Amino acid sequence: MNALSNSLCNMPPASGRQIPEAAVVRLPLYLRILNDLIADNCTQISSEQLAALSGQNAAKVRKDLSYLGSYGTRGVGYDVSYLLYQIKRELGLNKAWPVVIVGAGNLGQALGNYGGLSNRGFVVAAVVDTDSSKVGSVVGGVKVAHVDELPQIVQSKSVSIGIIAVPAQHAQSAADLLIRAGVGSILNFAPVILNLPPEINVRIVDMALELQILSFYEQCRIDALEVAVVSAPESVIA
Amino acid sequence: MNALSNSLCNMPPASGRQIPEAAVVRLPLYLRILNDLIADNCTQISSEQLAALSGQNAAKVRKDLSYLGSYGTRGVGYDVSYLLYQIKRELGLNKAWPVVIVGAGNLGQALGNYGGLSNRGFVVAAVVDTDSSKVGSVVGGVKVAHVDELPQIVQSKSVSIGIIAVPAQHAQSAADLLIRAGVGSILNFAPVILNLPPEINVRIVDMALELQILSFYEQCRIDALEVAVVSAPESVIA
DNA sequence: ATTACTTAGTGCATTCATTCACGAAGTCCA
DNA sequence: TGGACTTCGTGAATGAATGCACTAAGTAAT
Repeated sequence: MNALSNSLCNMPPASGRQIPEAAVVRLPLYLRILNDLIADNCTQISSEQLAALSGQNAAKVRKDLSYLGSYGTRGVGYDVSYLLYQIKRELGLNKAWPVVIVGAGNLGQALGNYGGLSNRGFVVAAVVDTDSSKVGSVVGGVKVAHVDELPQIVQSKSVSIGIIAVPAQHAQSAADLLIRAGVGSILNFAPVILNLPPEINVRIVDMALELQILSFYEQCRIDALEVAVVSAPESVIA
Repeated sequence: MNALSNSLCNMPPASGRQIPEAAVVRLPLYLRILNDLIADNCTQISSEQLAALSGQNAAKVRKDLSYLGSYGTRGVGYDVSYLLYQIKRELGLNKAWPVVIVGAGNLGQALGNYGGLSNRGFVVAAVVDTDSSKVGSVVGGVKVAHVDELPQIVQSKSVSIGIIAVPAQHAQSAADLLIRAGVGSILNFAPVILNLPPEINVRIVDMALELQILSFYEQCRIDALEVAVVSAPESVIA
């Protein structure tokens, strides 16, 4: 199984350049690997190597990259920094996207303080909360604002991506607020399916859900083992 | 696009009952919805309704559920609590799975304190860290232990699922430790591809990666808009 | 009982994704 | 210059997932 592609999303039929959904999901993965390679002063990489590093098949890697254009050199491979640039361009990561985090609880704080955002193309423009006791505290280098300021923040800072980090029962209204404020994409950490207009992009991150998937496969393993234990004696008899 | 299925995983070819990967990923989603329905005293549900609530197609819902057996009643629908029970059984969620969290930093603490685990089939058996200054503090109701105790904890508490919440550069060694200790599945929050034996199940949770996917679709939207702006005047001329 | 209606279960067509396998295009070295 | 070798790019084959549309099986009401 492929552990990357969150298959409960709500993406548009990929408007512009027609890159298949499945490939889009892998591009950020390649990007991350290329970044690591740059750090290691590696300048060239073949599809075979990139496949090994990403846990994919070499042909798949080549096809994925071919959607961006013909940026490889036959007999040689890909120039790491050039490919990096092209993937960044394709993903719209030449600029830093401002994001707004809704919810300044445990999760919101952890997300805001997470360093992995800034070096990967995002900047926390604001953290908002309804709880006025949280307003004013600092999370991720920015002061927590009241949720009423959301429309103004989104407008003035041109935020197009919102992150929902509120409890499940408030997630839908948080989403509604974000959309009314003008956000076009939502990363949802709350364990609910949001009811949204189809033009809004959504991705879901739900730890319990991921664990439950793992649980299924662990259960399969146990079941298989039990079957083996039961059938083994028989085979001895036979 | 479907926002649920993490497509960078490393799952086995679904050993036991042959349920397609794509369906397995949706079962936890149905489970969550059924739980909500129970709370609302709803006792029956049709595939059509369940489809609406989960953002899926009704035929897909029926097909997914049919992998578990024939638990619906034609002309009526599904009995909520019975279906709930069957999905739980299939996912191995009749018991609470003990999990161990590696890393007691920001993320590890947030995960340990996250209430959404216990009511969805998991219990934090232990939190471990290499940093001895963190050992002894309490996270998620359990004391943080030193990572050296991992093998013993995994054995004595029958832990089969490990959660990696350490910085990227330590994720691989954390994974190696978990596997050597006897864990069979890993939920990886670190932004690296782990190099693991194929029989180990892995799921990845990477916020930056999800944001980058959203970034792509936002970029598409912008591009489409620009094209429209450019081509509109022409159509006026024509 | 019969008829009208609802809804699960499923075979089949279609669409989407992956993988293979080969030709094109380059490098390297004698 | 030419021949051996590497690796990309991609058409075509295979495989997986989706969604339609029909059948089977139930309810409800007259």
